[in-house]
Amino acid sequence: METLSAAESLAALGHETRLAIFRALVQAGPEGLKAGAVGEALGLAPATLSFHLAHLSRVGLIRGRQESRFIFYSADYSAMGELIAFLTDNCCQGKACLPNAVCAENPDPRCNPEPACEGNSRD
Amino acid sequence: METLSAAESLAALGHETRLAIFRALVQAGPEGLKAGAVGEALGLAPATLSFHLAHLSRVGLIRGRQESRFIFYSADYSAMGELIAFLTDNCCQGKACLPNAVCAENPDPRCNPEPACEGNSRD
DNA sequence: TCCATGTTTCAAGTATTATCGAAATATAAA
DNA sequence: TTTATATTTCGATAATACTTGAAACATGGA
Repeated sequence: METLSAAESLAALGHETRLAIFRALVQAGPEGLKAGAVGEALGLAPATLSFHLAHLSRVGLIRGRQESRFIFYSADYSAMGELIAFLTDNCCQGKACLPNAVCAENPDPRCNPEPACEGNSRD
Repeated sequence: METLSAAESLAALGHETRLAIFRALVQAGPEGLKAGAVGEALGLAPATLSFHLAHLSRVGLIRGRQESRFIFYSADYSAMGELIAFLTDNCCQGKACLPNAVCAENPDPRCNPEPACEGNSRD
């Protein structure tokens, strides 16, 4: 994942409403939710909802599929995976800042590295 | 980490210049870099640099310490860790979207869960 | 004290983003 | 075909964010 695309994804999630939308879609699972259900759950005006769904779609974090009269949106887990990979590869020190939950379970020594590991870029 | 704070951190990183600043500080290690060195490396006008450093500081992703006439900024790894934890806990499906590099090394079965795990919220 | 250097703050201009009512489009049911 | 429902697009407005030169502030050296 290139830096620009990472920044765009981060910016997309860096808005409370869009973050809430994304979380709702993640919770909903691969099936996703009708656009209207998202708007209802979060109390959003249709135009506002559409604006944010379009934004999330544009950066690839969610996908919409038409199903009869409805449009179901669902989270793209692999896009989120790439984003997390970008953060761990480029924005962590070794893997020092991986979630504790992961590190505690992970024998990989990079999980608790020396204080001053150096560059680990991916792009 | 609450949702609002997560959104603020994501938004802070969701800007190419700030993301570049943060990456540079991560690469620099715990010592960090003088503000001026960051500006020079990225070709930023002093006021612009200061604006973005202040933004990243405000959300807690970096810290500045005065050292003689200079101010050294360094990445706050634990803040990034919390952010990644938030994303894996709230924006992934189980841990399905953790980076492959992590999952490949990790015996935790949640790394490759069934397709349709349900809600796993943290807040 | 005066000067040089590093950094921030201020102020102003520009650009981008968010919101939402109203109109348009699409699909399906009557 | 008409009507109803779901969603998007349009248009206008308001709010926020970004950039930068210039001025202010802070620190250390002469």
